[in-house]
Amino acid sequence: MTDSRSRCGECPTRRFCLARDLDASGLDRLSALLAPPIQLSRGDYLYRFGDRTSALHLVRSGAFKTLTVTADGEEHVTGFHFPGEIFGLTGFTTGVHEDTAMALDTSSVCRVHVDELPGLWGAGCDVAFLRLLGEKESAATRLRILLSEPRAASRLAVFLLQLAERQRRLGRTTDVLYLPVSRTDLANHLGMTLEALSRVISRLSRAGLLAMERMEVRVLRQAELETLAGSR
Amino acid sequence: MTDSRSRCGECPTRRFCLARDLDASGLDRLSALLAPPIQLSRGDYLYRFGDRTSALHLVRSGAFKTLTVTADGEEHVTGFHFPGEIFGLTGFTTGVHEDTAMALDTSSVCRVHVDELPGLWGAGCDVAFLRLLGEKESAATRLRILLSEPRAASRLAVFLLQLAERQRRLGRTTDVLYLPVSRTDLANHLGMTLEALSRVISRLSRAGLLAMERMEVRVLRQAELETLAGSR
DNA sequence: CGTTGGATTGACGACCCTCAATCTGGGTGG
DNA sequence: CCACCCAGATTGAGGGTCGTCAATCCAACG
Repeated sequence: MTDSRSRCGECPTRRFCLARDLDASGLDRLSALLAPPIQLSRGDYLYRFGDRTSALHLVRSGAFKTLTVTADGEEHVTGFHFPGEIFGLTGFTTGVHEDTAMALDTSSVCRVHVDELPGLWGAGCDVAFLRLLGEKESAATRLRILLSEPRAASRLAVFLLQLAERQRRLGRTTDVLYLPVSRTDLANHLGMTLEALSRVISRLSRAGLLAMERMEVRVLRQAELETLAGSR
Repeated sequence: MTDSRSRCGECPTRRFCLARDLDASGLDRLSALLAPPIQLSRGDYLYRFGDRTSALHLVRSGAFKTLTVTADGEEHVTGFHFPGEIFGLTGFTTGVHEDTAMALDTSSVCRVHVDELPGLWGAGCDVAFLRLLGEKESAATRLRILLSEPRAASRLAVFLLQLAERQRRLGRTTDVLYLPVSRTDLANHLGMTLEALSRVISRLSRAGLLAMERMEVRVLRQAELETLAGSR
C-alpha cells in the first residue's frame, strides 16, 4: 500500500504510459489525480460487452485480451494488450462497451475516467496521450497487414516479430516472448483455425526456428523468421 | 469564400465531426480557431510517408485512402476514409507520418494542429473527440474481423455492408454506395488478389446481388449479401 | 483410474494464389 | 478518323494451402 504521492513514481510502466514525459513532481500530481490501479487475476473480466463506458484503460502490468461477438454469433479475439497500451475506446461510440476485456494473467490496469481527461491534459500528459493513440493506430495497421498475409506461417512469423518489437520497447529481452494465450485464442486472433496454427507451430518447431510453451515463446532463429514473414 | 464566422455552420459534415455537439455560437468559435479546410483533387497527396506530423486530419467531403509500404517493399492500402472520419494519427508515434494519404476524388479536409487541441478541448469538442476515436477503433476492429474471414465473397460482402452502414450514418442512401476506388486498391485493402476480387464481383453480378462501376456500387439484394457475409 | 479439455495429426475437398492470355476502354498520334 | 497503345479488368488452367471433419494423443484433475 504505497500512498498516492509515490504510486506513479514507483510504477514499472511509467515511461510507457500517459506519465511518459513527467518528472518526479509531475508523477506525484498524476498519482493524486487518478484512482489506484485495479488488480486482476487470470480470467477476471475487466468489463463486459454492454457495460456502460465511462473510462479508458491503460495496462500497468500483465496482459489482457479483448473479444467481440459478431451478429452471427462468432467470437473474435480483437486484440492482446501489454503494459503501456491503451484500450477500451470503442465504447465511446455508443456509451456502452462493444467488446469484453479479460486478464490473461495476474495483471493491473489504470482506469482514467472521461471527467479526469481535461485535468490530465493540463498535467503534461497531452503529448503522451496523442502518442499512445498513434501507437494504437500503428499497431492496428500492422495487424491489418498481418491479416492480409495469405500464408499461415507468414502470419505467425509477423505476429511474433511484432510481439518481440513490443517487448523490446518495454526494455525486455526479445528472445523469450511473454504470451499467456491459448492456442485457440491465438488462432482466432490470427484469422486461422486451431489446426492450421498447430500445424505451423509443429513445422517451425521441428525446423528449430522457435519453441512455444503455454506462457512463452522462444525465438531461436530470428533471421529465418523474418524471411518467412516477408515471403508471400 | 465564406468568412470564418460561418464556415463550420455551413459545413455539410458538421454533425459528424468534432463540431457534432456544438450550437451556432460554438460553430462560430470553432471556425475562428481552425484554419480553413484544404481542397484537393483526385490523386493529390495530403501528406506522404516521412513528412513531419504536426496535425491530425478530419475528412470534410470526398474520400481518401491511406497506404503504407512494408519493410519488404509491399504496398498496403490501410484504409479508406469518408466524411466525419479522423485519420493520420500514426505519425504521432515518431513525429513523422508512417503512411501516405491521397484524395480519391475531389475532396476537402480539416487539419487540426496539435497546438490547437487544448483549445478544442475547452470549446466543447472533448466528447466528440473521444467519440471519433471510439468510432475509429470500432472501424478498425470490424475490419480486422472482416480480414479473418477466409472466403473472398464473405470479405467483399462484409466490406460492402460496412460501407452501407457508414453511408447510412451520414444520412445517405444505402442502395447506391459511393466508392471511388480502383479494383487494385480494393483487392489490396481486402487482403486478396486482383483476380480473386474480379472473379467474386463477376459471380455476384451475374447472380444479380450487386452492380459495381468505377465510382459506385449498387446493392440489389441486401438480404442475400448479408447471408454471404455470415456464411463461413 | 476415468474423465475432460486442449492440442496434435491425418485425409479430403474447396478455395485461392500464381502465372498467363485475352479483353476492354480511353487516350494519343499519325 | 482510325489505328495503335496502354493500363486496368476479365477469364482460364494448374497447383498449393488451408478449412473441414474426424480420430488420436496428452496432461491435469477429481
